[in-house]
Amino acid sequence: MAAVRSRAGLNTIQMGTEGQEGMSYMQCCGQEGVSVQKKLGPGIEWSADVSAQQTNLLSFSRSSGVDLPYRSPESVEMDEIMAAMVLTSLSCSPVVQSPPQRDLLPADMECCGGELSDSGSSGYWSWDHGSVSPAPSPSVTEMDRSPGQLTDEGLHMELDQAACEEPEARRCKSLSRGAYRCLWPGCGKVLTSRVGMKRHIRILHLGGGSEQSHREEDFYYTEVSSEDEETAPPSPAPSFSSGAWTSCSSTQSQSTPGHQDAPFQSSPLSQSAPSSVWQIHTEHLYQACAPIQVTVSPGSPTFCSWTPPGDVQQKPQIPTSRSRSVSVGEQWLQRNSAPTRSQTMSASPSRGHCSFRKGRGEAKKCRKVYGVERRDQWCTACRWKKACQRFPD
DNA sequence: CGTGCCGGGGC
DNA sequence: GCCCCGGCACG
Repeated sequence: MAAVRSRAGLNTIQMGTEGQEGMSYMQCCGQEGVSVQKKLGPGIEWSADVSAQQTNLLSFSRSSGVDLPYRSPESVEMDEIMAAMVLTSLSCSPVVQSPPQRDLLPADMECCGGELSDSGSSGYWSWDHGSVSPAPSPSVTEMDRSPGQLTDEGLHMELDQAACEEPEARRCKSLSRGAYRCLWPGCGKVLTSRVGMKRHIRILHLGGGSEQSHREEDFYYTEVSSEDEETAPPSPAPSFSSGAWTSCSSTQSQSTPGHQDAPFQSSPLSQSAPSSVWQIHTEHLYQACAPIQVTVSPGSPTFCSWTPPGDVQQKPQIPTSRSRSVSVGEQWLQRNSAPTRSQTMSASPSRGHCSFRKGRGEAKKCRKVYGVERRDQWCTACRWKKACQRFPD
């Protein structure tokens, strides 16, 4: 318990310092975080590095008196060697450069917070975190990521993130898809988007957005393969923004209970926040139009494979608000079309009886498809001059 | 003007 | 509930 808590606290600091993108790993196995720390990088003892650098910020979280491995001179050498290898174009040693950056906590948080809304896939992960916290306890906001207020959810997120980076934690069903790991010594941050990682490196490690260092970011991160790349695509609801946790969290957690939930429930710290986090994610799934959804840039990598009718439509999906007795074909059309639009457009939660009319969709309706002369083949809604159910926008 | 569909009404 | 239609907004 003590060891776990201490390490979790350290990790939380790391997360709070560098942004919330790590959130995407919150579902990983948290119970393995103890052994993770030394294996993170390709031969680099990141945890030791991070711990040493953050000691000043973390004195409270280390109150349990757990000894953290001090950074040996060999590891410093390793860092430098690795830096030299990876960063062939860099002249100054990042090992020297990194520690002061830890002290820039407010600035870092600010920049990371600024990334919340404009980044791509990493952005909405961050948003998830932001939307998650206030619900269980409305007073919990971004301030909680400051080192003085560590919450349990923060502990878990980072703990799980660390666990996911461990090779043997692959069996954990993480939310990660394509992931990018920061190779900067002492960092090891993993983000889900390349853009986010570049920005992370540029801002945190390269010290600002100088154009000169623009291309160098590529040297500081590596792509981390994740087996979830295969599991994510067949999501029956390829919504662009929420698809990530729609496919991974809701669908899988409900169908295979105890698989992903195990980390939360088994961990001694998971009593309050993570479970509610989980619940909220699930709840948002039941709202076809979650207002927290951030519109994802069209170019962001989405893993929504549009599946033709009757292909992978077996899992009972969330009932839409407009539930009627519709045919199977209409149902899959609703699932494939309606959620995508409503979520990416972040519709108001109280849609339905608002007087706004949706813009005319480009989808063909029963009238166009069948013609007026075959009106009996229209869906009932079209026959009644209601919103078409067979070909929703 | 054709179309989609909301709101309302009849049964 | 089902069914229809006036009327409006949109393209």
